[in-house]
Amino acid sequence: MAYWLVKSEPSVWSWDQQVAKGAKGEAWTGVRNHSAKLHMMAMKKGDRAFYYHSNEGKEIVGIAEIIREAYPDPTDTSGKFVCVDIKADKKLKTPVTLVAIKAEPRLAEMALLKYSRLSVQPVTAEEWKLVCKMGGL
DNA sequence: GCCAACGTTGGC
DNA sequence: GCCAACGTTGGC
Repeated sequence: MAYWLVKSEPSVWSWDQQVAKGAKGEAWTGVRNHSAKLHMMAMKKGDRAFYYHSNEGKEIVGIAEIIREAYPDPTDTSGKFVCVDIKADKKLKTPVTLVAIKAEPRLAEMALLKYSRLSVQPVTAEEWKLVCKMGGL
């Protein structure tokens, strides 16, 4: 299983809204970046993704599960981009803030720090374990 | 095909 | 609200 991180501005689409969708999940649309697209196309059903709130909060709040693999993004008229469906899995007991990630030397290589603008990113197994631990899981 | 200009994202 | 990083666009 692979691990990922997806970003969302809570004012646009928050973790709580994702939770409200339940097991049915929600299409993760609107990604218009080719690097992010490639990551989404590499996602497999059952993969997990950290759910990060950008701008507001600036913290990883929960874990989502990929429930449908990449398909054409219905909101993209050019037909070039894809989306996946994800559902909320677990909420972290303690959100892991950007500050905390920066303060942890073992997370210095995280894509979140190196490519801060990328909205869909891969996460290594080591990073995954550590962030889960920091989040109280 | 190069590169300057511009737009967008996101941390501060 | 500012600015750095980076992707995209468009002129040549």
